[in-house]
Amino acid sequence: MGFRPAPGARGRSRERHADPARRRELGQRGRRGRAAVPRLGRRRPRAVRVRRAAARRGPSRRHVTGRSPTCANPGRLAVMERTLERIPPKSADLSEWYQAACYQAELVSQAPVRGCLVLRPYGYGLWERLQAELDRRFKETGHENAYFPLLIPESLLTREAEHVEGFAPEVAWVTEGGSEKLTERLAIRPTSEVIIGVMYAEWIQSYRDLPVLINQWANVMRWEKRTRPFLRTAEFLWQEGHTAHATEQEAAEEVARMLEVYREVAEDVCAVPVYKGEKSSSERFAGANHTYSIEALMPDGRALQSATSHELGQNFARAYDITFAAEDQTQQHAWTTSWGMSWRMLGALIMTHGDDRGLRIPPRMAPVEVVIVPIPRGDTTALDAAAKSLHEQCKAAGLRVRLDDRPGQSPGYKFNEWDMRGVPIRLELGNRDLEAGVVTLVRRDKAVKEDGQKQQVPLNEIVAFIPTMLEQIQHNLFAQAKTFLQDHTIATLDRDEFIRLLKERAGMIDVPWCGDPACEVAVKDATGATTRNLRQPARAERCVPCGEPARYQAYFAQSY
RNA sequence: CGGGAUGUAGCUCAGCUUGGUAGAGCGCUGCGUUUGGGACGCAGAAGUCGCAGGUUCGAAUCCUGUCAUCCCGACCA
Repeated sequence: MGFRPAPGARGRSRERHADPARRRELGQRGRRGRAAVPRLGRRRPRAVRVRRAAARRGPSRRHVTGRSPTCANPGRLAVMERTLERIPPKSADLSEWYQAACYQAELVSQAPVRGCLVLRPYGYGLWERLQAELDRRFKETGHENAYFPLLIPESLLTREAEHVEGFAPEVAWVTEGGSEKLTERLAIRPTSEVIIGVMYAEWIQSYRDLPVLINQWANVMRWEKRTRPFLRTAEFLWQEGHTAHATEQEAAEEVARMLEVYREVAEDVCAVPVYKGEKSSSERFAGANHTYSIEALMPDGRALQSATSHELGQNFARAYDITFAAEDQTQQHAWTTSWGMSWRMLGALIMTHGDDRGLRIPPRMAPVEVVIVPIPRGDTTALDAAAKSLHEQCKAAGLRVRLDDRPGQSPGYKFNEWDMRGVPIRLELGNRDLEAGVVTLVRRDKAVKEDGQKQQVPLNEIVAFIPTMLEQIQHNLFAQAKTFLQDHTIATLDRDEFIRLLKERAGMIDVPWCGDPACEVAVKDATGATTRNLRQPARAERCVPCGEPARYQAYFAQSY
């Protein structure tokens, strides 16, 4: 990715100008080699729109426009046409819509490092909300936070054979320190089972030391070939829980407990409905005995794994000597687990709820729950005071509120901007409202001019009214997403229909399945889809893809 | 890793075929008028044309190499 100065960062261009060395460095990387950042909702002049629309239609565009097509980047044209023509983006091209939404809402910026993401303040605000909700639940279930090193010596990493093999293609290595070549390479952690396992071996001596219940908030790195904001990035933020237990039963309970925490955060906080289940053997975490996941369904019919929880059995305990003296005087290996949710969950939230105007953030996740936009006209003395007072009252009530009193932008501009950024409630306050003693409340979850989008609320009731409205919005967004998931979950016992639905990317296709990896590969070759997760028992005797005896009920879908 | 495409102002792009003083719209800065769903006027700032070689009196433009990014595939606990 090329260097991309943050647009709108004041003084940035002067800074570049003043520093020739910096400029040279940037120049070598290429200043413009990066994705187009399409705009949402901003219309260009008609002539431009028409030309671009024509240009996209196909090979005949030369005749239509009289211009050579060779200079145009078709990808960029596609992006622009979509946003300009206001084709429903989520049905036309979710991927382009998604990238536009992320950049335009100022959640993220591309970094001058391949595959890495800059999380801007508004995006970090989302992440902080997710962190807060998860962290509270981790504490409630008895976990403590700790931090382990970023770097893992190669000799330690290679001890658990299956684990190494699984991650080998994605590991980034540190080979030099200062000017000296290292005698042993250091892996930048792709996950921390190894380094944590090594420490647990030191800490755990007796059954009295168990269970160990630790969570780590961290960044990890996986050398991905293709990246997209939040969904797949080389470096990403997540949390990883790592626990050690005396018995397999306890470890299994822990894994189930944390999977339920993830379901709750996804559904009740992010308003993203998910399916819980176990991963098939081919989708399992490298080195785990069982991997469980929550799976969400995106509007394009592809599934998104939103969190995982792993039963590691005694595999890591054996590889890293995590042993303890049991009550019966025997020396035993501990049973370990790990579980994680990353900022990918934010990607799920964005795609699930967004609409043609940009993001729609569920209130419980919104960095800004309420934005106040004053409508100045004539003498604004009284209005300014009223707006400030309203702002203070909201803050005092514990709301995450922002007063947008920027003088340079028109109210209409602000409406669109905050719509794009997904703020759940907008309060408009103008002289008309003041005279009537009301404030105009606008819900982001409703379409423009939809029934109930705007309503007048008496000024002296508004602060008490907002929490109720936020809850309504939260539930409405979840209900919409839930309906979509249900409408696109299709159970079938017919093999031809099964294949057809997967090819059409119709959603979560729910069928009895044998569990054989070869069967899964055959389905993937035919359709591009794999199992997302499984549960028991099967609802019929025969596996729908291959006809062998069925052991599971499986959701099949193409995935991100 | 394979196939395709693109690098010119903060953004989107024109200019390149046919070499000759670097362009537009949006954004940005200042002033004024405005403001209930993306306001308007005037003035202004801003780019060693991705990078390195080469050809030439002269290169954004022609040639070679290189780097980066995007799209499609492969890969992806």
